[in-house]
Amino acid sequence: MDALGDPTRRNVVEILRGGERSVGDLASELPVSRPAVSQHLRVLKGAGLVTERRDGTRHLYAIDPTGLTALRAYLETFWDTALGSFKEVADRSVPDRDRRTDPADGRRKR
Amino acid sequence: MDALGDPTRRNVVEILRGGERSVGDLASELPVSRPAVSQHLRVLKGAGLVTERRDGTRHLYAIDPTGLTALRAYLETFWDTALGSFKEVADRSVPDRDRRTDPADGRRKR
DNA sequence: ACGGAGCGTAAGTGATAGCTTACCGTTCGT
DNA sequence: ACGAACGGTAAGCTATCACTTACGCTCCGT
Repeated sequence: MDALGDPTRRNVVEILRGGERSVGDLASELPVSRPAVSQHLRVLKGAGLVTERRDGTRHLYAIDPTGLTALRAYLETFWDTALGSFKEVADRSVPDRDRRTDPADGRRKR
Repeated sequence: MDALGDPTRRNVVEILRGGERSVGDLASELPVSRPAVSQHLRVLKGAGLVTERRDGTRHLYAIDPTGLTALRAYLETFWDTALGSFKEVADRSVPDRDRRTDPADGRRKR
């Protein structure tokens, strides 16, 4: 979660959603230098969010499901333990004028 | 997601899993001062992760489902769009069905 | 009305984190 | 084997951020 706290790092992961990319390829699509991307990739790799694969001199990175499952599992615990306390305040937690890009569905199947 | 990038802030949210708490109450369980907690709560509130409720002079904070649903929805998109590119990596974890969209992927531009 | 409890805000400080340039190792083509 | 492409690492700088103390406001009890 620390790893995704940085906007640039989230950007990298977003790009990787389209498939694996090389370091220079990523850097060309980002407003930072290539070494910066390298450093971010190291953090992401350490967090289990991306995987590395070598092809000649090129290092290809892709999204690693491991970190995503961990993140998803972490959030899942909130739905289990914290949801109980929502009931207490659920009836008055409505006042929220801070409308943003909220799908407002709130009721999704699992 | 930026809001959860800070360990202290995650700590606050963790505590709030047990139900709503006052600011001083939170500060007493954390290794930081009360104003620090206030500032963190402002960020969390701005991110739609906590709600505020006043009871006399006390400000009670609780987890806001809004931010959690948004976060969960965000991760959900990865399971939809990025899963397809896992290809040969997918077998490592994640119980999912085979996605064989592998048209030679030609990432070999030179 | 007065004093205290409970919080938010302002101002200032120190540390961390992200970015850059420079350098070096590795791999492939010719 | 030589040179270029590709990328990780080191060192250094800057800005952001989390924290602290000091102060002011609001609400309640007496």
